[in-house]
Amino acid sequence: MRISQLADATGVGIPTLKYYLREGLLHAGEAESATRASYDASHVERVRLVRTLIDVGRLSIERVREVVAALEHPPATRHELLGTAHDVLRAHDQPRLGSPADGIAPAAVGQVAALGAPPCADSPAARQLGLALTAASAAGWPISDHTLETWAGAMRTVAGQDIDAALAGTSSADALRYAIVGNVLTDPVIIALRRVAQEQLSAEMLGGTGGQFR
Amino acid sequence: MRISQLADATGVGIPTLKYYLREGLLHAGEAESATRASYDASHVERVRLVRTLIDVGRLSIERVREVVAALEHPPATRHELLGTAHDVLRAHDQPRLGSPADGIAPAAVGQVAALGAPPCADSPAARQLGLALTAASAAGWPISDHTLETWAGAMRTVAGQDIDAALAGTSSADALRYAIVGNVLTDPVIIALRRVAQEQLSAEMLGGTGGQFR
DNA sequence: AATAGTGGATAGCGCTACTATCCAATGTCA
DNA sequence: TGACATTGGATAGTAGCGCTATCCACTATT
Repeated sequence: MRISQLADATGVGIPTLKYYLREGLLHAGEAESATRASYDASHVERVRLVRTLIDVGRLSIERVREVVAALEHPPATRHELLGTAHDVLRAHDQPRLGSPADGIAPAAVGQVAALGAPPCADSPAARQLGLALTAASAAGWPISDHTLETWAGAMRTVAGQDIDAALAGTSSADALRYAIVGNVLTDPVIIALRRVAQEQLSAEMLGGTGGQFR
Repeated sequence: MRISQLADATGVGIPTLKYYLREGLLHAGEAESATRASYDASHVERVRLVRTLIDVGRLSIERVREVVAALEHPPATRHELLGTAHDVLRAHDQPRLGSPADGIAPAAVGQVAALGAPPCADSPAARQLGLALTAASAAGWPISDHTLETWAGAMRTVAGQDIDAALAGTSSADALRYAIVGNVLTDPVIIALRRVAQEQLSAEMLGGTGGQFR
């Protein structure tokens, strides 16, 4: 498969593919001669992965590079694997709110611990939660323990749906790709479902039989 | 309050404030003379709102302008209000996947309808859900009806937590700001909770008493 | 009178993610 | 054999976004 065919197969232009090659997002094709290389199904799959991460997940090129680096040297244990996936999916660095290393409020640390999660320093997910709680609080939107616990219960239900499949890949690289792509593609679904539920609840309160709004 | 004081109060530089004024994100101060205007608490609040939407919500300047425009002409009914908020919080336009108007797969339309949500064309949230389902499916990650229903139930729980407060603002503008800012600040919390739950479930399966993986 | 701050306008910058152009080497087809 | 297209590789340029810097005339303060 030539680069032009790779371009046709993926819908991505040749200059962009060359860019991805330069940036290390796409592994080189097998060189047949000085001016010829052949690409295969793995390249098609890789390009689709990159486009999904960029288009749907809004990951930067730099983040995507982290993903492919992880895929090429996947962590050995399943636990590290999920940590790697979550690390790559961490929130973007916020320009103004705190420095990257610290920035988690003590109260947020306590809330994270109260959920039974590992300490913020020990897991990407816990750290991300701490940062999100801190950001909300700093913006004048503190989240009560009760609300957080309710949400956490709901999200445990959500997580239960696909955690089996996420870690059941035949190889570490498969499982890692599964965990990353799965979260990237389904996070928007989760958020959209939240909005739909908000609208439904709102409609019930406003339009239900005798239901009056507050 | 002078512009320099506004800058001090918000941590945003004067050139940036001037930029926000130019772009219509920040309303003009009250002109006292040709070279003097005074700003008040409403400006401080507005700047903080803008920074929250940009830093935490990753909204573009254009989107923030939509938010501000909506705040200045808030919709009359509570139902329209939530629609406006959700419209502003819709996913970013994806460069490659489909045109903006259509692009929702028929199967996704059916799944949205099966949840009891309004048709995709009628509500921003339903439309966003349709798009997310379509994108996932196109990327080779179809979401089963069962999974979707489970997730929807969980998200109803989540939505129940703050829908009262979201619509209970004293004015339409307050309620609108509440709905927008609340979602912007808490979406990252929801997603982080999902990750934490994934790690907890994974740890239970891997490390529990006699628990074996898969 | 000197100075510093202001509103207003215009231009430039840094970054990201491409996109375009050029080149020599090679493959392809007449 | 020779014209022509394509390729890999390198380098440079572009578009858009979100600021940032500079300049100016004016005005309030000292």
